[in-house]
Amino acid sequence: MVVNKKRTVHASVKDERLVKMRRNQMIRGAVALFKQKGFHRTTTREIAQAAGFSIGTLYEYIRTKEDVLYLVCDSIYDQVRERLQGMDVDKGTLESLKLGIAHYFKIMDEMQDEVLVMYQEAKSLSKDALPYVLKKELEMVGMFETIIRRCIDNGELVMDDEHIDLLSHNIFVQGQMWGFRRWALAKNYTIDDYIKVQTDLLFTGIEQYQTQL
Amino acid sequence: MVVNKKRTVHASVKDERLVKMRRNQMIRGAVALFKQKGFHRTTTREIAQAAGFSIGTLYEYIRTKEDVLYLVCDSIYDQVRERLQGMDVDKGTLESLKLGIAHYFKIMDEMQDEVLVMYQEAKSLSKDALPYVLKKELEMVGMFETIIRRCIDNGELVMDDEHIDLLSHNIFVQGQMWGFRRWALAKNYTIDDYIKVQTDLLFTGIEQYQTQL
Amino acid sequence: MVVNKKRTVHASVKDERLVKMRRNQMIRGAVALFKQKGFHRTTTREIAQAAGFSIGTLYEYIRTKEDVLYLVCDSIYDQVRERLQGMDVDKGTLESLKLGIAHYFKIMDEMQDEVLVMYQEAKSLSKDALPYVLKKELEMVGMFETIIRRCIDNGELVMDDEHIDLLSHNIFVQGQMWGFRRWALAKNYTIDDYIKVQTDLLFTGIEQYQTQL
Amino acid sequence: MVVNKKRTVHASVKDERLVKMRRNQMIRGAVALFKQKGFHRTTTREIAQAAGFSIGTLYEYIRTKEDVLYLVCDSIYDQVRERLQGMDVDKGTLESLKLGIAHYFKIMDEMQDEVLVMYQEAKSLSKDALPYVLKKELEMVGMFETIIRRCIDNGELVMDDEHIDLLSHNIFVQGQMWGFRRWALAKNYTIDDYIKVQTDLLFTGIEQYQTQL
DNA sequence: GATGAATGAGAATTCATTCAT
DNA sequence: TATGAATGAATTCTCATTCAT
Repeated sequence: MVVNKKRTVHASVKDERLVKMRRNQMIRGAVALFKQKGFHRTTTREIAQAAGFSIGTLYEYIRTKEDVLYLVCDSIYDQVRERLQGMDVDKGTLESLKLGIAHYFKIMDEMQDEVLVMYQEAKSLSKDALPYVLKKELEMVGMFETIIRRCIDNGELVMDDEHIDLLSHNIFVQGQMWGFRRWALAKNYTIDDYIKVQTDLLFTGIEQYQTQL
Repeated sequence: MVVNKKRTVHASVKDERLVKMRRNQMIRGAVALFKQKGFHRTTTREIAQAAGFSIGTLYEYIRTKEDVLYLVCDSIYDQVRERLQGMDVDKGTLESLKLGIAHYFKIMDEMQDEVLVMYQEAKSLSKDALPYVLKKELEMVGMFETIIRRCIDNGELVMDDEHIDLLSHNIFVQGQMWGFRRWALAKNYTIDDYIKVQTDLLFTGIEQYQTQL
Repeated sequence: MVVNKKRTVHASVKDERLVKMRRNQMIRGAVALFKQKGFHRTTTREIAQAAGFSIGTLYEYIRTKEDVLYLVCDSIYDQVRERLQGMDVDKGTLESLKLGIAHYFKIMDEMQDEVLVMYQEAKSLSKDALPYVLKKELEMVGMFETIIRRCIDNGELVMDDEHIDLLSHNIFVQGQMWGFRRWALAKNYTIDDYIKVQTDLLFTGIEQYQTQL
Repeated sequence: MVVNKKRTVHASVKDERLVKMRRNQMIRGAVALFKQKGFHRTTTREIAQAAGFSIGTLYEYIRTKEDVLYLVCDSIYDQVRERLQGMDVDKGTLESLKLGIAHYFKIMDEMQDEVLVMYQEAKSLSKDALPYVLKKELEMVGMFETIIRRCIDNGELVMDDEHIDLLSHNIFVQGQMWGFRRWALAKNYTIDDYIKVQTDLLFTGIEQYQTQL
């Protein structure tokens, strides 16, 4: 899998360890604020404060406010991907696909704040930064595609490219959907319900609910 | 069906016909701008200019910038819902459900600008206005639910409430998805491809693609 | 004489009369401030305040702080040039050249604040604006050149181009010198002394002070 | 001749040799930067970097940014004065005056960067430091005065104090003028042309170009 | 002596909103 | 009703200076 070359954000501070640490503080603070008020309504001073340092220090580690957003999105994707590694991609059984979906949905549930932020604010990234983030998304979609293709290789499924591709997207979006439509879903489902029902629909298809009149 | 009581936006001008006309100009201009630069990066002056009148006049028809966003979202939902009326909700066959989905996806395709705007900017609505918009969304989800329930009433399907509800949400989200993931989907699908493949997956379910080893 | 095409500074306000008036207020205030603290140490808020309006209003009439500097320089040159029109350029006698010099030096004396500002701050203009100002300077140098050439046409002088050119520059610089070396000159000379002695040196030349040993 | 008592700039570092060395590095870097962007647009970090050490170290050798400007101006004057020492001040002939002027103009040509910086930025010195620099300027003007007076003592010239004083200033300013009006002069003159024509005008005077009609 | 991370006052600029005409 | 000039709070970003290591 081709790995996305990192888009670097300029820091005035040289100590790499320090940069990493400060940026983590920054990201943690920013996620909380972005979730609460959105990127545009959050000020750089608030970000600095939430991160626990001064506005001047903030700007030692980034160049523009948008850099914060990029770092946040980048970090979230990395976290999601990292956690997704636990998934067994190679088994090649429908069961393992189900498990993968469940695993992914759980992650989306646990990282709901982050996912929501990234989901809603990524569009504010500049034309410059957006592609990096979108590429990461495609990589994640690709993980589901890989699982599905393993099933096909294994003789468990027969499916053409278009269906594979869209199915992967659907799974990916349904994971995010648990975050961005929580306002509507959380009334009726726990995450486990959601996983169960969503998996049912995904695997069984409407026609299976057909009655023979 | 409980109809959403309209949340009114205050206008200084009395002539209702005039208010409606001016607001339509405003909405048209705003949609174009919001799509291009987002709500936050669009200024009230730009909205006024795009609408064809002065900033002073703009404020004769709204109270705050957020009112414009509300009017935009409100109007988009109304348009979508209006166009959705053509759907035959009562037939109660799987075929009519398929047609309904296709119809809805087509609308989403034709109104992609508006849908994208509403989809990305609605979150900027105040806690005050958001519920009105969300309620409209639920109404639209409800339309699919209705169609599905007709099928059940008709003996074409057997499905419990949870599955019905989530299926409706899925259909709704997949319609929006054609708008907000266009960057990834448009490379591989026309809207007709999208409708076909999406319908396949929705109706058939993964297990139908299973081979008997 | 080729006239410099005006470099325009953008104003949001449309009423041209108002723009002219507000800019004059602005220029008056800015000259005083620039003289006292220089361009860089003067803030836009101070300029607005000195002009008698708010910072927001200031920015209705300019786009950047540098625009103020340009307007100031531009205006000063225009004033100098306008006042210089009174000079009789066409007479073509050495006497009229003397009168022209005296006239110019007097103007430099009366406009000492403005001249100093323009003289010291013009270099802060962007690469974009500087040429316009420099061109105006050359126009003024050209006025002296014209006077001198009239004398030559008139048969009062014989002088080649290089000498004419540099003589014009010298006169021009000596006028400014009364402004920018006031700290050294004002101790020993009134403006009338300055005119007299400077004219002596210019017309007579060192060698005329030679004694025949 | 009364010598200017040095205004000292505080250094935390004790080793005088080191202080001198570091400050020379600093001045060299600063002159280049000031020429390019002016004093105000140059940051202390840039100065430190250009000097080859850290911002912290910079502040071991100065107290404020303005100290750098003072050191720069001071150093430039010292250099000019030192190079001017080669001039034969005592000969007391018009020829030696001419040579002195040519020598001075050549120095101004060779040190054009430095002269321009000092010329344009000296005004940014505080009320505190400015007098020291101005005094140095007067000393240099005084060198020309001395030469002229020698000529008078020698019986080569007859001239009163006012004329002597202003003539010295004129010579001094014309030297600087080669630097600050280079944009206009360099098109038509080499430094040698400039020396020749300027000397002609200075010695001969306009009236000598008079024709007998 | 040297370093460079931290600081926060200060600066330019924007823009939603008002209100007199 | 329509206009658009005026306002100033709010925002991003910079940079001289300090001080712990």
